[in-house]
Amino acid sequence: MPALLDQPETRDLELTTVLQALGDPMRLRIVRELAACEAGERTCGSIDLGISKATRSHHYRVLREAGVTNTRVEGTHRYVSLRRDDLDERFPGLLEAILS
Amino acid sequence: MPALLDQPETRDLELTTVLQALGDPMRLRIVRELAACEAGERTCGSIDLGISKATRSHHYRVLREAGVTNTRVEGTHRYVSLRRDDLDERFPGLLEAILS
DNA sequence: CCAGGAGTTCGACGCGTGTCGAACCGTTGG
DNA sequence: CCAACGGTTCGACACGCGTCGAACTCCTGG
Repeated sequence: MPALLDQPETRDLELTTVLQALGDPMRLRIVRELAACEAGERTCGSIDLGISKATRSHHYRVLREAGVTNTRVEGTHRYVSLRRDDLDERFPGLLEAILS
Repeated sequence: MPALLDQPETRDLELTTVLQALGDPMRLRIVRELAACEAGERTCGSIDLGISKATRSHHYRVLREAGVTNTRVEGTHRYVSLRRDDLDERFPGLLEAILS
């Protein structure tokens, strides 16, 4: 079952919330890794951030609840991906500007 | 004397710092007002945010120290303006994406 | 079936931040 | 010259946030 974790609707994305989510070094690193990833998605544990599991989980949650990422549950893994299209639709150019 | 308040060099602008500065409702409002302003600059007091003078001063400082704004001192007034060119040079497209 | 791995959740802790009133500083109009 | 005005600074306060270890859940390989 390709279960998806709860995330805000595209039309509900708030700019301040997104900016706040991106305004943290760890989370910005995650977003960049996701953007640079060929497959488009990665499991939580596959990005080494040098922080504890608990903290890592916290950051992934912030990103997801801000609407920046998408989380797919498969087995014991969580596959995380950028919501590129949704972000581009709601805030055109923002992601591009942040990733370059 | 067109005295300028201390602010970071363009090359020293940090993306996380800028995003953090913009990731606050009050400060986003200030930035938008500055962007919408014909003259390009406004005095601190001329934007009614419904907060105390102390808090307002705090937000202007955060914006300035993040490199988002420029502050010019003239008499008893502080004229604040967006550092559009600097931001565009350092983070092309970011301001545009946030203001639209 | 069960050990172990992937993630989450739960306190707890320390630090940062948004907020305020009050005191302060610099300039200027009268 | 001085009162008044525009802003800043200084505690103080409450709340939020990043961080951790430990306990927990859920799944899967052997």
